[in-house]
Amino acid sequence: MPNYRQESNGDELESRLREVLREVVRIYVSSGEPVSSRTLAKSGAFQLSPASLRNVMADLEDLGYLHQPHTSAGRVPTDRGYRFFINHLMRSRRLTSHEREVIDGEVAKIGELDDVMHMTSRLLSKLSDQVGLVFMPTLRHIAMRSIDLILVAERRLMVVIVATNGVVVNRVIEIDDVLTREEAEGIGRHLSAEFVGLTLAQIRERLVTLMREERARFDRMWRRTLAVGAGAVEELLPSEHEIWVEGASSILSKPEFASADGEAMRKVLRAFEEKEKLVQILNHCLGEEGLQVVVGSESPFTGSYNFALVATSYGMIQPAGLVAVIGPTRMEYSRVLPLVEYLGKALGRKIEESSGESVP
Amino acid sequence: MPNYRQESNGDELESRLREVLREVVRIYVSSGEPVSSRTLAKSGAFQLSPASLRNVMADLEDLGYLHQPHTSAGRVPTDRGYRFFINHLMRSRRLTSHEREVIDGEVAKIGELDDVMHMTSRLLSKLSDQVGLVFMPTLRHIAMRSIDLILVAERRLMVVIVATNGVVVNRVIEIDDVLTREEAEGIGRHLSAEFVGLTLAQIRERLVTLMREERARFDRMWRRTLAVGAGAVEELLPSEHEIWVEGASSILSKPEFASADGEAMRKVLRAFEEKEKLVQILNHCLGEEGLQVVVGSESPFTGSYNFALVATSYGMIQPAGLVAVIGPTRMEYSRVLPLVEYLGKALGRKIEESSGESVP
DNA sequence: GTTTGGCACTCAGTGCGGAGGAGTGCTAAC
DNA sequence: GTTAGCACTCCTCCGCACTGAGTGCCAAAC
Repeated sequence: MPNYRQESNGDELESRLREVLREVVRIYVSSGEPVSSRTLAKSGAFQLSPASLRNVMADLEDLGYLHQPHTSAGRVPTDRGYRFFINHLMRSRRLTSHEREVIDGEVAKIGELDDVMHMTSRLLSKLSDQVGLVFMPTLRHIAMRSIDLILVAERRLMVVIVATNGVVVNRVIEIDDVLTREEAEGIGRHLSAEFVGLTLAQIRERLVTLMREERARFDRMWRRTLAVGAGAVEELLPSEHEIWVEGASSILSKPEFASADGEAMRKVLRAFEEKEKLVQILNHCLGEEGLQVVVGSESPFTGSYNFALVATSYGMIQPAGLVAVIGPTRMEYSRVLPLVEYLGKALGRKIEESSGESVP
Repeated sequence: MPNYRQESNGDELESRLREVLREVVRIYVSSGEPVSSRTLAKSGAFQLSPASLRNVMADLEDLGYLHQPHTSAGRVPTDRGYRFFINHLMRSRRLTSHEREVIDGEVAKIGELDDVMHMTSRLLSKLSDQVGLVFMPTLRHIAMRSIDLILVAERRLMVVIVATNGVVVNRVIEIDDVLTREEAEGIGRHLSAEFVGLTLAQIRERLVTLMREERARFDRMWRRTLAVGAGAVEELLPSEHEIWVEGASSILSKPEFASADGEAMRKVLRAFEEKEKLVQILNHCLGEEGLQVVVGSESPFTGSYNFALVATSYGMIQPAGLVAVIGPTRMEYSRVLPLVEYLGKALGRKIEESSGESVP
């Protein structure tokens, strides 16, 4: 079951209020303009006059679910209103078969990890018309399935690591020794034999132990192996979380930005370009299981300009990372939530499958 | 010598006009506002009254170097004015030692190709306060220095190729056979022996010839090798040009956008997000040698919103790609040109050196 | 007691006109 | 050739009144 933010059971609002709140959210999300009692009456969802609806809306405002930008304006849901809507009122709309087809088709294409992530964030953005994000945290706590070395230049090795969650990472490191191609391959085999099945953090610990051992003093090959191993670990460990952000400009086409000045727009885009902050927030989400929604002021980032974040983890055996959508709080949750969920599953399956069964 | 766009010699403007044009460009670039005769007189560059300058400016307008947004406004350089300025009037300002230090420091950091490109585009953007671009074209015409295979899963191989220009590319391909690790390595050695020194395009041709040969009919290993080779080539050949774009949002902070509406901003950002068009333009620039400047209407892309592009190729032995800056035509060419040039050289050196001498 | 019509009130948005000001082109004097 | 003066243009800003959407409240109707 999706795990949104907790809130007491959903019975705390009498049915009349609930229906009005739902309708206000529905209309506001699709129009982008404050909802007036008259609009609400005309929507046909109620057999009530504007005047009656005004009373209900006033109640909802008192309870903190709606808000009036100014006296002579309609009403807009507050973060609290969205929260209640998401937790208790929303009816998820299933993805259309067309959407499923597009996703399945794109995901079926094979490609490098990088491309897959990129494509996924693109899909997220395109199908939700919001900002799409894919996040892959550091490898620190994921076990390695295989380790290979490739001689790229005289003192440069490419380390290729396949993790048990199917992620393939490669990185070029520099070494002190001059190696031949055969030596490099030999060292690779040694490393594999010694460290497969451990996480990077464990490998590092083990390296320290091994380096103290007697053996290293006498075996030249062994010493070299440890040196390369240490180099690789130090290079990979602090390796940044990777993050793919796509469609940031789609944010600007939202009506809430129509009146914003250039400075505000720039600020928002900067926030997406500087990915460190995003990483922070996503890292926080990574702890939780299942679908998560963070609305507006519930988080430091989203709070800044009434953004909402919809995220889910992907990866079946161990969560490998997150897929997410960021957009204005006024977003079509009933569409975005299933979309994020589906893409998360698709990406997870893709990664699992691409790693195949265990390697001989 | 930098190779800008050709234009007849620079003597076609009498000295008085030249000086005024230079000063107008200088002032406009730093202020962003149309330059009036009064501002020009106050700048101290001339011993002339506003009235005289008005005459000169009127001449420059007749000649098409300046333009008046409306009757009671000052003057702004036209594309033609910028062109003349860049070709004949500009005095490149040397990079400050601080800038050099920053660049050299960043470039010295080792990292994967991807990171290096990313960092370079970031530097370009940061130091020029414009949009920074790094472009790496397809591998089609670049010779391979080494080829390695790594078994990633039962039916998946990672192909790692080092090109003679120092670029390291890796990609996962799917194969029909089930291979052991040793077999994969063996096939890798075969491929290396056969194809090192050829370009991808040549490899493909050669594969066709080899497949027709008798030998393939009898040698199972050889057949497998060819199959894998063909798979890899087909996967790599159409592989897109890669492009790194950084700092798109900095465009929005330019005064020319202060009055622009959201729609215009969105359009511009979209242009940077959809990279295909950029690739087209950059591919065109790739033919030329040395520093290039394309101003405004001289190109279909830059024409759309008075953009200018400053580009140079990097890579010493063979041009490996381009580094470029895109910004409003009103940009500090005297700073941006040296910056692009320096970063292009730094990146080229970096790539050359990181590929080291030939591998045993 | 819930619903509804009526009514006064608030307030953002719009359109208009006039004042202000920046800048030019032209002409006549130096 | 250079410059001061002057009339003219046209953009920009400001204040103003007007409009219309929307509310809150009250009293009557159901």
